[in-house]
Amino acid sequence: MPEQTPLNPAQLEAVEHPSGPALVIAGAGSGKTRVLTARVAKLLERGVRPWQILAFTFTNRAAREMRERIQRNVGDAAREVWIGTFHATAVKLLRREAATLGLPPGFTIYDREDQEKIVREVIKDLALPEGAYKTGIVLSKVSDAKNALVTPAEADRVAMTPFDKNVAEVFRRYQSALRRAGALDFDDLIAESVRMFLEFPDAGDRWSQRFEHVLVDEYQDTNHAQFRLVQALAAAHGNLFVVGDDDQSIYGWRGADLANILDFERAFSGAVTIRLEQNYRSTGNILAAANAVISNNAARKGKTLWCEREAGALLTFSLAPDEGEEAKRVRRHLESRRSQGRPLMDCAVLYRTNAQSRALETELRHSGIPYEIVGGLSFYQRREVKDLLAHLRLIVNPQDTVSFFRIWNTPRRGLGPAVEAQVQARLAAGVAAPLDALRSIAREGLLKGAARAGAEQLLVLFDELHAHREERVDLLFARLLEKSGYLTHLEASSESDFEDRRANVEELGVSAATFAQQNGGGLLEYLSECSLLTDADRPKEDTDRVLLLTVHNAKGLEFGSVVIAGLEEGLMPHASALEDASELEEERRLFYVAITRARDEVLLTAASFRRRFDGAWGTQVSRFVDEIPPELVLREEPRYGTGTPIARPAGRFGGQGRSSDDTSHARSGPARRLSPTSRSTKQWDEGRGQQYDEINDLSFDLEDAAGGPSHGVTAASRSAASRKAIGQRVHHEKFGMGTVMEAEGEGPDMKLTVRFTSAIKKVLARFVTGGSDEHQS
DNA sequence: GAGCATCTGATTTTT
DNA sequence: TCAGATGCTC
Repeated sequence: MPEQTPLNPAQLEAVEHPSGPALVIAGAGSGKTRVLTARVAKLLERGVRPWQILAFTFTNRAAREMRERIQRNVGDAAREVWIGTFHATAVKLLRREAATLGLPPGFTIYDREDQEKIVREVIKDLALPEGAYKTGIVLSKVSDAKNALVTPAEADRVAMTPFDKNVAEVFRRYQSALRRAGALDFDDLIAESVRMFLEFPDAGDRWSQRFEHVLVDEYQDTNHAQFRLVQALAAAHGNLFVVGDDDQSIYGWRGADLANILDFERAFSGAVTIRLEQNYRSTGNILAAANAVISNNAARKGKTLWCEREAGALLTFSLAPDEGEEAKRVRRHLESRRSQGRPLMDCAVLYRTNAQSRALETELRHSGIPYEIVGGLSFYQRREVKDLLAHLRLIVNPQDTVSFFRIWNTPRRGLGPAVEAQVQARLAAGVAAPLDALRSIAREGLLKGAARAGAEQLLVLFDELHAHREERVDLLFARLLEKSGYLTHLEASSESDFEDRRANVEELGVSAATFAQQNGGGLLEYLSECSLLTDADRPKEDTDRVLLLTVHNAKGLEFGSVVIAGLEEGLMPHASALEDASELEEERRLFYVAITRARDEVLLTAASFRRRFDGAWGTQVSRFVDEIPPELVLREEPRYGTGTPIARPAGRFGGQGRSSDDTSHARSGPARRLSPTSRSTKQWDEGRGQQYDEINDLSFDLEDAAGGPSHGVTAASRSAASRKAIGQRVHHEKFGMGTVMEAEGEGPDMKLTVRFTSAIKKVLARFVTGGSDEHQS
């Protein structure tokens, strides 16, 4: 929303809100960033000092943008306003209060990979069966606990099952391993900040009095720990100004608690609620589509966005035979925009999962359309980058065992499991730093051969680095490269990808230099920044290119033209959300967020057939597409092989027969499904190409076919026998009831992929007993 | 201990 | 598909 146009009455009310708690329900495109920045400017105008204002954003990018906009309004004062993500702000607090909390001042921030290493070790130590205790699942339980401010002891107390008991024990050991390593994970950053307020009221009061005004953006995505932090910070004055949109809450999986926004008035008495419902972004049709979709959700405060813009173009829906053709359809869309002289920069392709970017990338690279992927494998997660950062971390925090064991034998120094056992023994005996342990082992002459020289080399390297730890970070980095021989090691150990990796090392050097220039070059600050920044936050090239990104990553952005790809049951909504009404609503919000990113144009695409890492699947069009009123959507019927899409009005197929308030499908799974006994299935056998029209039709024909267990993917291209098995309910002695998703082979040796309530498993047919065969009904 | 071959499991999203 | 883990051999 342009800065010059006057604020509308609601916006003005928010900006000028005098004091006390305020909740601004800000619909998509309603100018909420403008309200936030104008509010900060207003506070400064009223005489509030910049350092008395604290604003939380959801991403670093949003923080940067907010600061820039405030700077444009009020100039340099903006620099002293605290603006940052919850995590970045927590780090600032914790670095200052490390002594209070008993944390090492140079504490390391562990990322997912570091966390996994520790959890794997703990699971091994406890001799838990690895199959049942997967690091990912255990870590997410630990994360849930921390986000809810549950300690290991409390987790143990409330554990009802042996599994939960064991997880609590892993949690306990994991936590003490972190502390021994002088490390915090992401969730700890928030939890420890809250702990400061709870256990050290003096320090807490200091901070809550310092910030006279607390502002929170994207409030709908705060979790319990963040809520408690905000609450504590606002305790002294109650000047809490939060902006959010319950319809855009898409981080439930990360502990975001919708109750925070839904119950705001109850949590902060005297709170004023202001609604921003005028949308300045999208055309009427786009907005109508978004409104219609989101109205199917029950858990919402309820609001209807309106706009003054023209109706604009219809949304387009295009069903392609497979993901390759889908990518081609996207490419054609981009090319046509380009030929109209419109910049690619104004386009984005949104998808649910990062894996979907591959087909798109292949196609775009092939046809020379410049693109940029936001997110995905982060720069900071690359092996060579992490290796080098591990060196730097170890300088700041000698207790950091994960970093130590990551690099102690990189380059090769003859140090392996045998010496590791000795080091671990000393760590267990109370030596804090692994380097010190290694030093004493070496001094006592306990090493021989390659290990002896290698250990010496390592110790010399770190003596040198440690002696220069006050050096500007880019100079220290150069020293590290020179003395460690890391590049030589990289060249020797990598193959064709050496050039890429070397380029990444160089880029890291550049980032250190940039940081030194802008922020003074402190090593600790640089490392914090590296831990907290994500790929999406790194500076972008200034070339004209289309953005490829997940819907989650697109939050807060807007584009003239938005493509939403992979609109299939099982993908969006994602398979993991099909059996839970509230998760399904989150998927719907995700789709809502996606649509509302668009100003002028929306292209929706899906593929009838999609290859995945474990095979290929027939798909159904996402229910969300049908939730858009048919008169707003132009449905293309591409004729496979002929190239030219034929557009025809939506009314002819699809859309009819399901009223928008019919939410039954949300609970009982997709209403329409492919039945192996129907005429349509035959088409799957006969190849996808020629039969495409029928396939296209059938996904709408079966509108009211038998309801059944919900599962996103119901048909696969397989032999007659296995096809018959697909969709059947079966019982497994250990896993219970499940639905066959895929089958391979014949007879008792037939391999089944079954979705059980707990997980998706591959089992042999002879280990299951058939449930009712719904397809006979 | 290093290097190679083979296997296995990936939650979907991210600070 | 692919990266990381595991296992085997020198």
